[in-house]
Amino acid sequence: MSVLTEIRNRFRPALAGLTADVDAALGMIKPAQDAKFGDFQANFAMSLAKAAGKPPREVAQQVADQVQLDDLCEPLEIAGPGFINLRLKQSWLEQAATSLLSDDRLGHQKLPARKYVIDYSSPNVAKPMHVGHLRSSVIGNALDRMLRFAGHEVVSDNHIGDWGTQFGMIIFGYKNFVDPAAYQAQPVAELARLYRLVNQLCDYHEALEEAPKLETRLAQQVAKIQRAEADGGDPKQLKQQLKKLQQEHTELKESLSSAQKKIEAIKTGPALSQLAAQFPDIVTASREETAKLHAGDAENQRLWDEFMPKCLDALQGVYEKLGIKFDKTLGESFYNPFLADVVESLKSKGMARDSEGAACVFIEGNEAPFMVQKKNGAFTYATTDLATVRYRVEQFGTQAMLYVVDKRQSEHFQLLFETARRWGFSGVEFHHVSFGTVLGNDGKPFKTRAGDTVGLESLLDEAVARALKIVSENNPSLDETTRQTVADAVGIGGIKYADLHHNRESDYKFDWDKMLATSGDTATYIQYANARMHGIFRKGQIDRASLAAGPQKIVLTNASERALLLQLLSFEDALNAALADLRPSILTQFLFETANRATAFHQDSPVLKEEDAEIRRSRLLLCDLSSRAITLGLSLLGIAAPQQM
RNA sequence: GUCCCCGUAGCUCAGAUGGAUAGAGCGACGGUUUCCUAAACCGUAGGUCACAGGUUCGAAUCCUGUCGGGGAUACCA
Repeated sequence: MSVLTEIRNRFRPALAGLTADVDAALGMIKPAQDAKFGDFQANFAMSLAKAAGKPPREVAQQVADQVQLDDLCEPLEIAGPGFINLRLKQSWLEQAATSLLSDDRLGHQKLPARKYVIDYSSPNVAKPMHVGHLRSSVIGNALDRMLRFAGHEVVSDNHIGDWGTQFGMIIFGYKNFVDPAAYQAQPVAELARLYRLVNQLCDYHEALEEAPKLETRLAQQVAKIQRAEADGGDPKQLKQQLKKLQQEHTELKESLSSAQKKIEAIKTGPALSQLAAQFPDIVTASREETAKLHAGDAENQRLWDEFMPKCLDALQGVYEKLGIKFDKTLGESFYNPFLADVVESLKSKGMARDSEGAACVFIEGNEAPFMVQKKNGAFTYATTDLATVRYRVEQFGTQAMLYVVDKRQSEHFQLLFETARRWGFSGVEFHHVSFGTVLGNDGKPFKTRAGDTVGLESLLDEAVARALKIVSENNPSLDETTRQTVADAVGIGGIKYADLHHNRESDYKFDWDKMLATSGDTATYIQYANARMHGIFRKGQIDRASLAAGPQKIVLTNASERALLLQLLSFEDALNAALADLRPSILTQFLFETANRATAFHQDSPVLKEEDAEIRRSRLLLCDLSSRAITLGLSLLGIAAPQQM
């Protein structure tokens, strides 16, 4: 049990007579925000004062007099308007440490098990993974590991996009443009090339069609602006109106220039322009390939069956680099057989109705419909998602479903969850674990200089390469194999940590130097703190197993030992708080703080040189504990903790 | 048009259900190494929490409005 929980339990009886909502009051007991106020503080007196009809300090005093904390804390202090400050007794802390020492869960008690499905990563198999898949994969995997450790039954499911328009493009590309030799040698690279090619040609034709329309609209927009300026009117309103018009103008200009770029890209290449001329209706044609696939066309199905394993292999390569494993990889195609029935069921329950030829569910309060069938009869990802919900509940008995997906899709999930509840899954807990965008240095979505999305695999390789350079500079004495292992841990760990330590809802700037920095709030810093602890064991030739077998007694002799131990005792709270909000960043905070305190301890509490055998042993135990805490914490984030670096 | 999110130190970001003098990292400045990994540590400076009202014992946090930025908005997934 965590220290905080213990303290709260002690306060419970003393608060019983004061408020109807004891838990709320207990929630106002928290770690002290400043060490000078002690270790913990209770803030409930102020809010209870009015109901009690007494000044807050009197309320605080009354509770302080009643609560039984003599063994745990120094005498309580009432401070300021009515804060109760608590300082733990050294003897109690030393004693509490023993329960950590003998526990490989570091004091974390398993939570009541629930059945989770966590849906993350979800790339499109037709195209290589890019930086946009980083956050879902990394955050999802961290939550996956954390939930399992906490005692839940978790099914991780990679809901890959293997059935959409992109596949039609690949099939079309394969039928018309494949280079058999290249396909033989590197099938996935060739398929990716085909996808890019067809996509580019489709873009070209669509742009050709769009560009004149955009030009007209742009001219109209300019006219509108001029008219508005000429008309004048209320200055404030005019300003607003002009601003809006200008914004639209900018957007139009951007769309036009992007269309022109797409046209240019084809026109400047003779080979490309020839292909473009040769396949004027490539857009419809590749859509048709998709439709044929969905309709069960034998040839397209055969191609799909041939491509899929190769595409999955390619994804697997990235997941191996990331250290991610899924229990299930049930993509969109898997749910194809169930889609018609989903729509049927929604219709029969009166939830879906016809609207402009499409079948839609309308949720009041939302303008946008939840479209489950298009007017051409095709199903949408809404349909697939509903089929997925039903399948998971029926097959896995899922009680809670987590979707680790970009925050821009929040509206979709809002509609999905509400529709699913009405459809009969109101007992299931749904969470859209949303996250922001990875930005480049310019504050815009992270792109290459050429404007393309950044490939995920090359990003990971670059991280490891950069890390290897740093490792080699900092510790040339390591042998090559170890250096490579450390580079993997530092490089991949650095990318993951940088992502996880931000509040997931925020956008963040991707910055190599920051994420691989050796000091500051980085994976490297935390890993290094751990490696130093291992260094002590190595140097002192300490066998950790026999350390664990000896007397488990911590004696606190200075402030850095105390601060470190107190921190280690909060692991359970940190993990539970992170899980309650599905925020790995709360766990990274714990790790950084632990590493900080471990390093401070390392700085001013000599271990091997300590002459007093009891103190030396106690410090070794603290080293062992910190190292275990960091290793465990990092592992829950999917980050390696090398013993030497 | 409608809806959602954001605006905190020079930079990048934390601030869990409102709590004491708003934090961290980087950068800047100053210091620390005969000592278990200096990939480190210690210290200093730096903020009108976009702005204006309101709610209350107390607001970066809740409410309203203004300004600024981003996103979503019916047949892509």
